[in-house]
Amino acid sequence: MRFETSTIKDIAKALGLSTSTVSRALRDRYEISEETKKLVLAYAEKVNYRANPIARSLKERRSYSIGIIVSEIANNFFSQVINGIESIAYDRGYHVIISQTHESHKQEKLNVEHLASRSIDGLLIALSSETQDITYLRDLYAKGLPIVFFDRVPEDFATHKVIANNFKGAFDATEHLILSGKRTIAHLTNSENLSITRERLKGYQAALAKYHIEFKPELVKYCQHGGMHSAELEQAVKELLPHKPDGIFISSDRLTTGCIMALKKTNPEIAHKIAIAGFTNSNLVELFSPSLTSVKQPAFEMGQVATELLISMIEAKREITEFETKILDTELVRMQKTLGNRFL
Amino acid sequence: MRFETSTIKDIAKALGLSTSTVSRALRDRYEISEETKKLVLAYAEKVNYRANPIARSLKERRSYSIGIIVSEIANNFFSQVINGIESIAYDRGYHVIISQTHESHKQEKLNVEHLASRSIDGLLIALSSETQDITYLRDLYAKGLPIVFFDRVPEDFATHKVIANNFKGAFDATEHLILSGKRTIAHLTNSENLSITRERLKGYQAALAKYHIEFKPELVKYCQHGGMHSAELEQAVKELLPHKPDGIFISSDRLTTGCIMALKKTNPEIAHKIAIAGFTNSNLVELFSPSLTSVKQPAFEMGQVATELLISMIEAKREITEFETKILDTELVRMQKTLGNRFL
DNA sequence: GACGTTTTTGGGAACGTTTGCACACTTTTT
DNA sequence: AAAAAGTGTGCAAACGTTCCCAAAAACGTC
Repeated sequence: MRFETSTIKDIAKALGLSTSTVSRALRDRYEISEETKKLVLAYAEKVNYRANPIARSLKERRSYSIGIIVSEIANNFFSQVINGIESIAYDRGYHVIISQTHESHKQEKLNVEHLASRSIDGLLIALSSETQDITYLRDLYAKGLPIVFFDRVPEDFATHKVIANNFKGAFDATEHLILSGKRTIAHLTNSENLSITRERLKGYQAALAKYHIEFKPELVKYCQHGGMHSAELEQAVKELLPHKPDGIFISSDRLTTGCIMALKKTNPEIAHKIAIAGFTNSNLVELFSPSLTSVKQPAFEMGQVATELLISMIEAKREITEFETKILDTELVRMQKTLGNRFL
Repeated sequence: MRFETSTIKDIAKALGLSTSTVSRALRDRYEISEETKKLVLAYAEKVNYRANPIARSLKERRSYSIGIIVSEIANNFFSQVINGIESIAYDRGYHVIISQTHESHKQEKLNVEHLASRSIDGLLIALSSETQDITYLRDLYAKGLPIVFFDRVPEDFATHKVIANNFKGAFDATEHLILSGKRTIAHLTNSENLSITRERLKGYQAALAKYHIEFKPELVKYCQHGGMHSAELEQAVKELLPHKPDGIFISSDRLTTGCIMALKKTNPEIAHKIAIAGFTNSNLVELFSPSLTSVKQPAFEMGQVATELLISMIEAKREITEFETKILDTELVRMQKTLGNRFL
């Protein structure tokens, strides 16, 4: 039970033209007379003709689709990035295929290769927290698949990248904690594999240094799975608390919410006594208790910029040799002291 | 700059066979001798042959892709449904294309027609809150496009549907409010167009009736745009408060969080005095202040069931005449009184 | 050894497009 | 008047598959 639509052949037959003429008329080529064009267009409209994108893809050897790899769509940051991607992609005639890694390297590789075999024209990817080996991406890239990285980017990969100003975001958040009187500031962060982890750590350290606070490695906890498992978070919190932090700077969306959750679950009595500042794009932060100061990334814009770069690569006629790394500014949203946040 | 891969033709030439033989060998047809099969398979493996899905789609007139239409992926309920969908789809060899309506009917129609022209094999859809006219879906369905509705379903459309037990979910939530002593229970809900709105209203009314509480229409507020605009929500809250509700039952994910937000923003002094019970699949409810009782839908499972039904339609050899409406149970998660929720 | 049967293989059309090339016709140029 | 240039159209190949139909090869059977 497949549904049939009219094809170029049908139109040609009905109008007594050749398929080439019809094809050209539909694509508004200069060779075709205005008269014929009108005729074809009118008839196509009448029978509600839709070009078969599959046939077109086969012929043109491109699919007008771009692949997206993120760890999770149920993540405020990534879903906002995706919205940004779509806003550009659809305008430019591309559709998007989204895949989730759930922070697993294996899944990431599987998904990318699946997408590649589905003949996507290009790939937008934020690496999973497990990922260390990206030779499979290099191979695809070498074979000609355009790739743009965003958010979690590899170091030595000559292509376009779009990231937030992670250093500054981390610096601002840490400084904010310091300025509100905190002195023992812990740092809960993602896997060390990730670029964002390294950059944000540096920002954290720089803020400490500026205020002459000693950096203590034992106050930094890494979560290899990016907080995908609550046990991982609870363990990290448990290891952190003996050092009696009065503030925590947290380095990613999922970790931030996960950490507050863990704190509330395992140590409700002190959950409100520790000031928290963290990266998150949740639009519900205002509801959270304990409340927190958040670093918001320009997620939507990041998606847009990445997509524009990718499409420029896809549609480039000549080899590209100059690559950009766009850095977008984050925004610090300070905690509001409302009824629910009296540090009771 | 397109990247070339080896094709069936290349293999045939290299091995001195015909393309048909190679094709059959790869698909493990009975006609081909074991010997030849081994030869072909080995060589295919060696050159890392990947069948071109576009060519295959063109020939077989199907794309092995299914379309998904939701209002927003940045919505806990929908992103969980999508995870459920993917878990089944990928296993069965389909990939998914996700589109968002942002609760706009126009966008919905546009997206569906775009997907249809992209030759998806089937469609999974939750209607937008604006949608009233679904003749465009009937047309596509009549032309042979398999469609399965989930969550927000039309009434008279003979196809498979998957929904939550909305009546019971609403009943339970309302009863919970009543049992905790509330008597003036408002109901904030979605557009009247939606099936979920009607079903949940009935559950709300039934709970009131059971406890002999009069149903007052002025305590029910509809949000035409499903809470996509904060102004809409603030207006609804503003109209509700003069009736001095001591409890509110809220009928959807976005509205629930939006309403608490609006309440906190416009009337922080009473935000903690009103008990709230609402549909939401947020996994962050435990962090919310004021806290709330939530009705959780089996979102992941809903996605799985819907996908199984859809694939069964796609792969059916004969016309289907019997359609099911699967109803999945919701779960009531009672508010916990923790430090942050002392109704201060 | 001639003839069926079965097994294995190949030829080629088809799916719906796009596009290089050739052709026919008109118009302009010399 | 012939040649050149311009205009509009059609033919046919190609993209990478699948699959119908025939052909060839291998094997029995009488």
